[in-house]
Amino acid sequence: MDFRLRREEKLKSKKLIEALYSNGNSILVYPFRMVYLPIDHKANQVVQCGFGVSKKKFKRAVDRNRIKRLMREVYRQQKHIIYKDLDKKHIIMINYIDEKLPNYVQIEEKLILLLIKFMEKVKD
RNA sequence: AAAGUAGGUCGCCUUAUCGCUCCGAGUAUUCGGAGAGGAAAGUCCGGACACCAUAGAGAAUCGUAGCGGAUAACAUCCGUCCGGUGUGAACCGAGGACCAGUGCAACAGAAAGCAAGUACAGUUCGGCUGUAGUGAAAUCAGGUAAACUCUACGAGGUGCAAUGCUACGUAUAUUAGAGCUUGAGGGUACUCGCCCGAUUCUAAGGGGUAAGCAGCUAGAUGUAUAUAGUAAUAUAUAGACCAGAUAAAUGAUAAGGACGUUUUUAAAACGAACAGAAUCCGGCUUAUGACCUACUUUUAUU
RNA sequence: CGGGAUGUAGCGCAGCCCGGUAGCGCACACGGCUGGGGGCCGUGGGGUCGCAGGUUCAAAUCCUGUCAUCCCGA
Repeated sequence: MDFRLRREEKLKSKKLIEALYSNGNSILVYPFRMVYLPIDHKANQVVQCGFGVSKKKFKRAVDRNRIKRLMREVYRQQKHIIYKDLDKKHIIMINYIDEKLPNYVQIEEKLILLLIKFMEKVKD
């Protein structure tokens, strides 16, 4: 199984992100909010995914970096949940919307829930 | 022992597994190397660098302010004089000039310049001298310049979202006004000068693209030693290469070892502050954990 | 990353340039006009002037630092 998270799998294009926020659907699994959109992006990967933390909720850059790194780490290990039977290309943005600093276990538990819920929605 | 003052050092380390970014090999997924700070922060000063006339002149505006030195430069640093604060170690100071001119001084007070002069006492009888009272300051051409101002010195403007190139794409749509060599407008306030200037400029209202490369990290670089100097610093020699991301790398898990605290003397448990590079340097300021050294004051003992 | 603005009563603002008394509107409390409500009139309360230093006899005002909020820029 591939546990790597390459540059191609990160959502970076400003244009795609704008399209995502204006047309995408959202799922809320506290403390995360996921926005997703099936779209044919150029990259050679099934999913492009981005991570966000609000500057209003976490003033220090250290805290924002910390949360994004934890989210990225969990996503890297658990992305096979959505990769194994997703046939259409998607772009995803996951935002952290709580106001408290989380630890690794909390993020792992909730992010897995979020990914499972995402698969259920996509299959319908 | 307590309270305090000044200066300095460090900012957990090692290994394994799974990953991230860059560089070099190699070649179609492997190997090797490197990978946050003392403040990376605030953006408060000073430069380098880039473009705008080969970046000029004037005026205005702003900044600095004992004296001497350091420096690429500074509002920084070093030395020193003076003033202030503190019992003291020490610390703080925008510390030039109100005999150039203008302004200001609430309340109180007779009076805080353009005019006045209270009360008492002494008198050489001259509205002369002293005292009292008000006030931060009182008759003296006084106080006040972080009041205007004057003096000396300094500063052209804009900033890596600078600037150069490649790719993609569009609209020279429309409306109103101005102008076309007798010059609208622009070159980041103003005037002059110089330069550019017609498929142009201004306003309204729209359309497209926001992808890549260079700039981008070897430098007023840091380390050690010697010499000059009270010092800041400078010079010489040796050897070192030390992040370059762009929705933005430096992470996760486990084990072990140091450090601190608590319970206890075998060990166990817990904990590690402030905080994350974005063109690069020199400072300042602010946030912040632990330890060390020297000194001061107070109390106690010898 | 760079440039700029604003913090004054519960809310919205003036006063700051040129230093001595902190004020206006709405809201609040009390009283009056009315049979009552609304409305109008009158009176009153409420302020660390974002925070910390400095200059000054005296600071919301001048200077410095700091915190927060907002705006602009390929």
